[in-house]
Amino acid sequence: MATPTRDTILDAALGVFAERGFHGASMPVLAEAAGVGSGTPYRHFESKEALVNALYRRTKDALMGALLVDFPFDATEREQFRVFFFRLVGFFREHPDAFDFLELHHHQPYLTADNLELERRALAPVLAFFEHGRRARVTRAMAPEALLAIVWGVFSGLFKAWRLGHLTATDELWAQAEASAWDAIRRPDPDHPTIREGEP
Amino acid sequence: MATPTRDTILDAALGVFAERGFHGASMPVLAEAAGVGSGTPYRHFESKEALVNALYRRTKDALMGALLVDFPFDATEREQFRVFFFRLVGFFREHPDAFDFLELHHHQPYLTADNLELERRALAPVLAFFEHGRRARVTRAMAPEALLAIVWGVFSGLFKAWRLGHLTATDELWAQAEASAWDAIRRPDPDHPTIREGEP
Amino acid sequence: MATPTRDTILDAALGVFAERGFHGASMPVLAEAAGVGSGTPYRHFESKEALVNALYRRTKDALMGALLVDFPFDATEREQFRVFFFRLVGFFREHPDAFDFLELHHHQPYLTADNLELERRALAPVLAFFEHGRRARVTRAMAPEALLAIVWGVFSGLFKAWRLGHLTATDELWAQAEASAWDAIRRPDPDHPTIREGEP
Amino acid sequence: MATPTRDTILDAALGVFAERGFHGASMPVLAEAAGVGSGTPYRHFESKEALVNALYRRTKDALMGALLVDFPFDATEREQFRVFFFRLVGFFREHPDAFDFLELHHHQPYLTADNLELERRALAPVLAFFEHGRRARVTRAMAPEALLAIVWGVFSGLFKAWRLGHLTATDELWAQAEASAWDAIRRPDPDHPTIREGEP
DNA sequence: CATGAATGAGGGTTCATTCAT
DNA sequence: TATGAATGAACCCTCATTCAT
Repeated sequence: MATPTRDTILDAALGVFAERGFHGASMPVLAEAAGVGSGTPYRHFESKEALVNALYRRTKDALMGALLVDFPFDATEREQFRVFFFRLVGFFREHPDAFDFLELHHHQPYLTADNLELERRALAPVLAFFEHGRRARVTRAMAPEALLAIVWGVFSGLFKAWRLGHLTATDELWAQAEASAWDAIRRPDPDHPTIREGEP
Repeated sequence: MATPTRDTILDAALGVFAERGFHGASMPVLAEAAGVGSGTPYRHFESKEALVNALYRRTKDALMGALLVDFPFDATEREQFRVFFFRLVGFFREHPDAFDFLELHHHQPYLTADNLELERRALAPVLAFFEHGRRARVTRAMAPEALLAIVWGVFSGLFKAWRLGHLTATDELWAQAEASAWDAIRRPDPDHPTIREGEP
Repeated sequence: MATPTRDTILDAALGVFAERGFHGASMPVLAEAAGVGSGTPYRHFESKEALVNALYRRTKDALMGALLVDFPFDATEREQFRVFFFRLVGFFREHPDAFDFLELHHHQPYLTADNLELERRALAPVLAFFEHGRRARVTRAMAPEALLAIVWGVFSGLFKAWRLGHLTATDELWAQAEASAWDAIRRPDPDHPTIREGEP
Repeated sequence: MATPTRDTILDAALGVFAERGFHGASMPVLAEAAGVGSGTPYRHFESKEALVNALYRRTKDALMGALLVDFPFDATEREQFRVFFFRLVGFFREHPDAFDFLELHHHQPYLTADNLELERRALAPVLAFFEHGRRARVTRAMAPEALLAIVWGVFSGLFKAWRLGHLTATDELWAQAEASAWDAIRRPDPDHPTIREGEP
């Protein structure tokens, strides 16, 4: 099923879809980017929708694989988080197009149901991590989905700002980002709460 | 320049662009959503691009206005942040389409340079806030752009998860989110650092 | 529903479909034949199939109208037949494209069910005529459908041969054809049967 | 020149062209129906047009062969006609696809001139038969081409109606059809003319 | 001789835009 | 000013044809 031409097309499609979005990317442009004839993508994918779904799946699989392979499930929560976050950073620094693609095509109506289902299943271990963190009173008393949304938000906010040239991304920045994301979700120290006005 | 018909068209365009994206939304559909003839938008906007740029500007203006009107610049940093964050939450809960629209159209190639310039200027006071926070050693030692990206990330991550039905958004959630965002950017307490394994 | 442009398109389509068949006729060619832009047919017909179906219906309606208007149902069988046959001849001599179109598109898979149903209903009075002729022992003892097929066959065989230039069609030819068609379906005279070999 | 593969392709092409017409049948579908690779037809025919012309010729040859082999030229006119008609019936009942193919492709613009010429020559003996019938005052005083058109019309009208399911074709039906066709073309008996209204 | 992946011209169709009303 | 019929470029996709294997 995976032929060199098919992979060439998917590789090119990632860049084109990431740059222009699904409707903004035309098949002729995509084919030219892949260096193939304009009819060739249709020998490998039934339609433009089938192509974007295949690409979505391949990208999600690659991301999840990169995040979860040999994951140190028996390390401390803090350490697990660090590994998770830096893998996120590492994967997308290496594949920045994948970031734009996933952000732009997240939950679009042309994604098939099975692709959305795949996503739910892939996320399960990550949510389990946050669920466990909450039970162990390590993280904030929020739903795992909310904690995940916060972490993804911190990462993606910074990553997007970097992609747009609003800041320079050094290793130090990502280290700070990791600490920031952890502080965002860890259970606040009751002895040193955030000071609110009117409180002593 | 602002006529009732023009505003009707922009209102409808916000919904249509938010739902389908720029290239996915057709002018006939947009005109029908606005309840006007298919040629009418062209009496108010030179082109589809001009329309989306006008809408982008109007939306950004509304957001910035909502965030900054009567801003309590002399309150504490903590309080200023709270006001800022809850205004963000309030604005987008009231205009969820505006959120989708801005996320989908953020920095697309059809946005004109002056629209991007406008954005930079509107952001100036917000960045000044973070700059001041850093100098006052209240926030993390990160670039103001990074701090803003983190705060926006926490908010938008949660908001998007809510829009997709992954979590329910209560006032309590947004209160927790605000605390989380603050923890993400405030200067860590040196006496109570994040505990790393191997440290006492 | 019937606009000048729509009729112009149908008129042109009759010629183009008659000449090249459904699949052989391209919409751009058809539009050019109609003297309209290539997108214009789609403002009046949902698709090429919808167009051919509308044309089929219009043509069948015109034919049936021409055949049946003020039909002399109380004349003799022989006279009714003459009227029917000469109306057939008259209609198609006036609209030869309609002949080619109907022959080429008869019962093709792209015709919708309601169009086929329409045909069945339109044919009902004609079949009733043959049914009555059989009961009155005027025509051969064959199913009305068979008698109709024979009459249509005699007419269409000659008409097609004329269209292809194999013969010249004079009024005299059509008069002979009418007599021929009647002889083909009338009940044979028992006193002067066709002589078969072995018979006296 | 005639190889087994070539014949396999022609056999399959007859069915595919008969069902969908020339422009409606694609070469990949045709190749698959023949059970050969999609490029294989091009090793035997220069193009799709060359293929359909070869098929047209082969089909016409087979028909003419079936009609004329060992033809009883010295039998009575009536007997000759019977043989001719029943051979027509026999051939097409055995090869109904050939009927659809010839009807659909009769004189289409992609048929080459030599194919049309071939047809004219093949028809010569049949026309001679009708010419002789006329001279012998056995058939109507019509051009041989007209008489042939009538006979073909009676046959093809019935055959088509059968193919469309409008009637059931028994041996008896075809016997009646033969008598009908003969009555259509034989010289009317002057003593027992068709009765016209107003005549005694 | 047969294959089937690849090609690209051309098909049906959509839609941003125009303009007579 | 507002309309919507008309336009034609550009879309997604098919398929006749080629050619390396």
